[in-house]
Amino acid sequence: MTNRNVVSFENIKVACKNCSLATLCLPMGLSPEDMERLDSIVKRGRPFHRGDHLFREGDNLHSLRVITSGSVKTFTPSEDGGEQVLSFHLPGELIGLDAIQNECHTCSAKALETTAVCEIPFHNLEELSSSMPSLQHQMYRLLSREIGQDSEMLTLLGKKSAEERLATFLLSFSERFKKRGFSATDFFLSMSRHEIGNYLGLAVETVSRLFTRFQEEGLLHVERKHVQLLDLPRLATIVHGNENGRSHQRHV
Amino acid sequence: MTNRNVVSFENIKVACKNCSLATLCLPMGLSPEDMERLDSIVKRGRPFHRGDHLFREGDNLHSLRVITSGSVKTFTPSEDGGEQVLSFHLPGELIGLDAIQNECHTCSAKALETTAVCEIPFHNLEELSSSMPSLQHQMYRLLSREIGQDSEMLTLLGKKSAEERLATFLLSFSERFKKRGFSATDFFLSMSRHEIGNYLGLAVETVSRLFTRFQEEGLLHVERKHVQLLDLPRLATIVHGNENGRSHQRHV
DNA sequence: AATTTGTATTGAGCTTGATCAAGTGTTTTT
DNA sequence: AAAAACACTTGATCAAGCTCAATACAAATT
Repeated sequence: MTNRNVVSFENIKVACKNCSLATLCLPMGLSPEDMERLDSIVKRGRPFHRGDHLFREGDNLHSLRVITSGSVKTFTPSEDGGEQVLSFHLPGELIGLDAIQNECHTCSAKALETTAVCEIPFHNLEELSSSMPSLQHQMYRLLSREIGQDSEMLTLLGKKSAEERLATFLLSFSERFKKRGFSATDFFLSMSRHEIGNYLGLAVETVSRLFTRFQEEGLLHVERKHVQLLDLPRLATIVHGNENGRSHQRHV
Repeated sequence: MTNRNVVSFENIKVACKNCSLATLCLPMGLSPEDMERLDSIVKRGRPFHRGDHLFREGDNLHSLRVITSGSVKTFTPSEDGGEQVLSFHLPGELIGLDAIQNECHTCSAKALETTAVCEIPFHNLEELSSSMPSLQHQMYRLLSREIGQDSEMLTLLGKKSAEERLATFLLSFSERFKKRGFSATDFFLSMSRHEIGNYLGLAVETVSRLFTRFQEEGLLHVERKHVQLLDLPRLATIVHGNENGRSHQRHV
């Protein structure tokens, strides 16, 4: 007996036009027809598990990737086993842009939890974008945005104190979760304290101490990876240098 | 009496195809015909003097700019009069890429000395690139390269010690001067110690002390802005963490 | 349930590089 | 030429945040 009411996974049409992330992602600003053309080159593969590499430094660039669920860190490994975490990525975000220059990845990417991605073969995308000005425009915008974000990070690492760094980090995630329809004040961080510290240019212990201190000061409640932000306004003042009572501000 | 042998400045045809910087700049990889098309949208204006702004944070994006002579710093000013230096630019380098995202500059740019630039109106460039795949490709590459460079800078600020930072800085300039046909070991730095420190996330005093120490150790000779690198190999080992004798290496 | 392994927290002490301060040298202005 | 403004250097002191070490807690394995 065949049951015609059972929803078969094969029948779920995964497509850009149905995707809730479309406004955050490459199709942003594309017409429905253009979106279909983009859709035709996108591949959806098996999900990655925690710790899996999406790609490694040195791999040839094959595809750009958009996270559709889960989260990813990108990082540059160093000879001695260490690494520099470059960024954490949430659904809707495009990764692999660094690899366009030499058709070769300059960083590695690892899934922080079970993660699904759309793959967009770069050569197809490039070809498509040269016959689709709106897609070319969107690519320029996304590449430019990445540059702007990196600049903010340079300021964070060059000028900000440890507490400013962590507050900035937390508010960044708050805003990004909010944009994706999740709570801005109650979320799980998928990365370890070690990875947070690495990303922010701080030792693990410093990150741990700051979480404790922020909690003591009533700014947030934290238990392991679960974070609840209790005082967004005060966190925001910390981000902007805590004008009021900073005895020692870093060199300006 | 008219002297037909006198070279009039009006008769010097400034054009991409004659430009010694073409291989470093946008025309890289373009056919002679495509180069002429690009050339037709490029504007060459009056030179900027030391301290002049090429553009300011918040200005609308009008043109991307390529330095043709002189040098430029880009930086994000902060309310309190401070700034974060984002990069120093030499001839052949393209600036303003951060502004594509929102058609608005996210940083300011100032001439460090007398500086000439080519201006490339972005809307013309974008239009041209959608009918010229090689130009589109070159734009993607340049944007991607910028992202890669920023990542290296994140590692520098996140992980490296003061001496590693300064050595990296010096070798970077060494290589860039070399690529432009100048000496890799004898050059003038157009920025102040303060600007170097700001860029590297260090206090002026630290930069000054490091120059003194590097000189004492025979790595270089420095007098004011004039730098002579005396031991490139040893500087290179410092860049890569000085494997040998580092008592305390920063968290990895 | 017990063991192992990995992750996070907390404390004590130390180091790097910042800050403060004074002085020297250079460039610009008068 | 003198004065003023600015850039750089050098020294003394201090603190933010790192390292080391021990412990606590959680998750995975037996």
